[in-house]
Amino acid sequence: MSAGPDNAPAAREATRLLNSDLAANVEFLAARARAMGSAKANAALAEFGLRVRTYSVLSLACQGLEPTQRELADFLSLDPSQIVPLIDELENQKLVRRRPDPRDRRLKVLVATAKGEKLNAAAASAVASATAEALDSLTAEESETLRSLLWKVAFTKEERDSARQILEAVS
Amino acid sequence: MSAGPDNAPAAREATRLLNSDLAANVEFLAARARAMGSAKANAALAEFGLRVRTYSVLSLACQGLEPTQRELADFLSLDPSQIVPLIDELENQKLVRRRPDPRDRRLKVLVATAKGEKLNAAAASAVASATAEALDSLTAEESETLRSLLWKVAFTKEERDSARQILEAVS
DNA sequence: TATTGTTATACTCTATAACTATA
DNA sequence: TATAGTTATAGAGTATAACAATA
Repeated sequence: MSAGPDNAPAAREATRLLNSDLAANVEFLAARARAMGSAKANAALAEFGLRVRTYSVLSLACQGLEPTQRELADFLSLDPSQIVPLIDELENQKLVRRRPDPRDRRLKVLVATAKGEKLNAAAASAVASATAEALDSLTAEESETLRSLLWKVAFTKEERDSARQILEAVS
Repeated sequence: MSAGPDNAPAAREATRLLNSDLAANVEFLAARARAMGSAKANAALAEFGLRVRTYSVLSLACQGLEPTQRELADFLSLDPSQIVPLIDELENQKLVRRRPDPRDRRLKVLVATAKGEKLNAAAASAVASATAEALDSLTAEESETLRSLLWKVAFTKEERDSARQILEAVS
């Protein structure tokens, strides 16, 4: 508690707050890391007229999986009502198309147009660069460790098992 | 591509989207992990009348560091104008107090009240439980690894070095 | 002239409820 | 009756610009 009067200039060096309980909090660190990362990603996507949200939807539309809007909502942890304007935006730009499912006329599956596929490829490359930049404090091995740990946190065991089974069934 | 018509029931198992490029994206995983974590944290904080944002400010006020509003903004990656209503909210509940700095009358440092200290201790415990729950797919060692990797990503090398120097100067 | 805290404003994100059309 | 997509709405988060007081 010997915080002498001398070390309190105008800015006071906000970094001294790094020595706080909060700075040791995993959730705080994750929030801050994500804020930095998504700012970089959004900046990289701006030149393509995309944001993280719309890019995520476009990317999923470009996998040949033909997801329904409900699936997109579940997977992106969004409410179904939030998906609607995101798809509207992409559809207005002719990047994706809602295709009614004749077997269940309630369903609309999302498919990418050729234009959408092309833009997605370019955007994916820009996102990869932005991610690499955001992780430049980490070695390649550390980045991979981070990815696998986040994978475990982001999905329940049931979800991970289910995804693995689906993958095995396809191959 | 042998996605037979049989495996497409109503819900279509959104987990099949886990086999997508997006699901391998670190930023997407971080966003999803954080969404799950902050939902849990906000739920845990609700009984104390706090949210992640206000808890973060209260927590920093309870460290005896007497941060200025500008420091809080820098550290929490918020605009100074966003800090104002957060402190207003805490001050209205008598949890913190803005104290003018007589040496520079532009500055207002944030100090916690006794009531604030007490609430913070209880809230910190609830947040720790919520975090443990969010990370329950990880071993203790993995959690610690995740924390140290996020630490490196969340702060620049300069910030980490600066914080270390300040810590050493105090001891 | 620069900085701190503040007000104002707008846009995005998040969450909820209710409606429609299909099943 | 249950589900998919949609509309509407409100609150929280994010970002910017401009202002008064002070340095």
